Amino acid sequence: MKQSSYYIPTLKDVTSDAQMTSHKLMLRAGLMRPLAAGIFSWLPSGYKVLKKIMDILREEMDKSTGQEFMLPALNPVEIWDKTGRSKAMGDVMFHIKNREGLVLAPTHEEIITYHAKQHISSYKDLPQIWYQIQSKFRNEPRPRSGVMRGRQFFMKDAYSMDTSYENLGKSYDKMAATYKRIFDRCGIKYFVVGASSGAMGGGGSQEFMVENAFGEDTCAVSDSGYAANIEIATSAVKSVGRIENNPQYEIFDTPNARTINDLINKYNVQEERCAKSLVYIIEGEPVLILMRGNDELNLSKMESVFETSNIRPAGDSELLEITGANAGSIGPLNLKSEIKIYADNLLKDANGLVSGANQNGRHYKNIDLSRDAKILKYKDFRTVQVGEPDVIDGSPLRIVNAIELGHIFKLGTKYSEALDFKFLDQNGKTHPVVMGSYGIGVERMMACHIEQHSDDKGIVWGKTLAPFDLHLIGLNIHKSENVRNACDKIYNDLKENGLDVLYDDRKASIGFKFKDADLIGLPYQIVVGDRMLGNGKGGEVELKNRRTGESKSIELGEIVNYFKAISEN
RNA sequence: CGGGGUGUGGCGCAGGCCGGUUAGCGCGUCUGGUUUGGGACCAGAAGGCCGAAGGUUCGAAUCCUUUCACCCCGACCA
Repeated sequence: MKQSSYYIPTLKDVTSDAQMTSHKLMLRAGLMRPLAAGIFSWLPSGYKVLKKIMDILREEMDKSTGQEFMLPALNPVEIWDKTGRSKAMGDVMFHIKNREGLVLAPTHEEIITYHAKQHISSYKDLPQIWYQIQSKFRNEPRPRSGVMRGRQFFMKDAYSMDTSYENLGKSYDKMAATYKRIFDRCGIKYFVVGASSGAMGGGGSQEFMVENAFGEDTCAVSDSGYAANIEIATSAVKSVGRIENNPQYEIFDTPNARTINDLINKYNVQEERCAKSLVYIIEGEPVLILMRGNDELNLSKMESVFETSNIRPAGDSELLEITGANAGSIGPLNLKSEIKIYADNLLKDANGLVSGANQNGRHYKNIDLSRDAKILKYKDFRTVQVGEPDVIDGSPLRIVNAIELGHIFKLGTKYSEALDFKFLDQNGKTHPVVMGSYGIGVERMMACHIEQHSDDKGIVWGKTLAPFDLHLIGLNIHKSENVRNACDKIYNDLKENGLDVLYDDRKASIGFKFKDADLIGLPYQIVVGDRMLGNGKGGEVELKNRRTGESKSIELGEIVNYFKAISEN
């Protein structure tokens, strides 16, 4: 492609709106342009990259017995009502205004299940892995970071169907392996974390993450290889345990102690023997959660324990009504009304504890949870903190931001049951099909690749995703007949040998061309100038590696073979 | 949905508090010339109802009201 007639509008400056490196570089390198909040147009070179990512996705999915579908973005809302997700999605789903009952699909579990159900009815039809690479529409309340979170975006979405959870495990493992190949081929450094299945239930899930300061997810990782989303991460922090000689509990005055730190500082209470009480309204019912004094409650873990996302903290007046005290003086003993009490695992059977007395300004000490309190269940409710020992070998945890690139998910029978998708086994017995779902964000792949492959000059594309194989740069091409002829020949020879070349044949200054080429970031630059054309037998050109910055001379006649060799391995 | 910020030629910005002939600057674009191995230089030119609507005023990019759009933080995120 001759650059003089190619639409690749590069920019020196970019709006201060763009924060992430990848966002800035996508704009500067002329890959895409914004159209509206969270909506982007892909320009020719950007679209080429997207297509390369999609090709890799397609090849690897096909290798893993995936079958590609093309599904409509317009969906009847009825099918979404059946699984309850039109309601669950709420405003996130776009609704068509002038055609009642049509929505824009934010994902496709329902549609896939609908079609699967039509013709799959026997164990002989299973397993299946179906996928699609298409636009999804989500009315994100706040799109951000360029293409990282958009309202319209490409997603590779796959669905597996199996006869049992055991077989689901096989499909799931197959997809996990497929994902690893995909990320490796795209040159993206990632880590895999255990993730929350949230209130959706399901049999477990993993996320493919890229560490990045702008990432919207938080993960706990350690050198031993432990990695988990903060939503489910656990650590090997020692539980509070029991002390000897713990007398009967007794009340004591603690005026003006609103926080755990007040108790520690003003009333000489040991931090590890503090227990704080949090009251939440879960499905309309008040529940008291007892935590170690300065631990942070984890909402995702709560949602898993109580299997609902209908959870909110109790208000001030509710607290008083339920417990008899305001926040700061609440505890598991002497509650005004009888409510369920759960406690964090670290407090299991602990004694010698200090906690609120459910009277303002008073606390109990010497509490023994197994002797004095009625704890319904001990569960893991706490959020892990930086530096805590991990559960593998005690290596300290780091807390990092990360971008979620892919998510693999054991759905189980949620959708098959809701949509009545069943099969007959060998004995003629009916079972719901056991499903999994597997997503990858295509734009995010591109953004993450750029995040990991750029320098102060611009993008540094890896071979597999670069919009062109190489950049042919003619210096003073409008002046020098020799340069023009040499470039034309190189361009045509490379093209004939199947290489995709961006040929800078523009009338522009040398410095301008170099800066532009570095910004666009193709893996190799062939620089053709009069100075080197006179060298050697038939003339030489400069071959420059964008990543390393190394350059070397190469004879005109060797160029084709050189690149054929590169493109073959 | 809460908090903050920004809308001025194609792009990036200044001006605004303190209203006053013709609204600036850089980049880009066009014409001519000079240059040429790291975003060249000179000369000339085109291109704007200052986001929109209303108001105050003799007079509004500037002050007031309303509204829209975009960005950031938070809430939310199958």
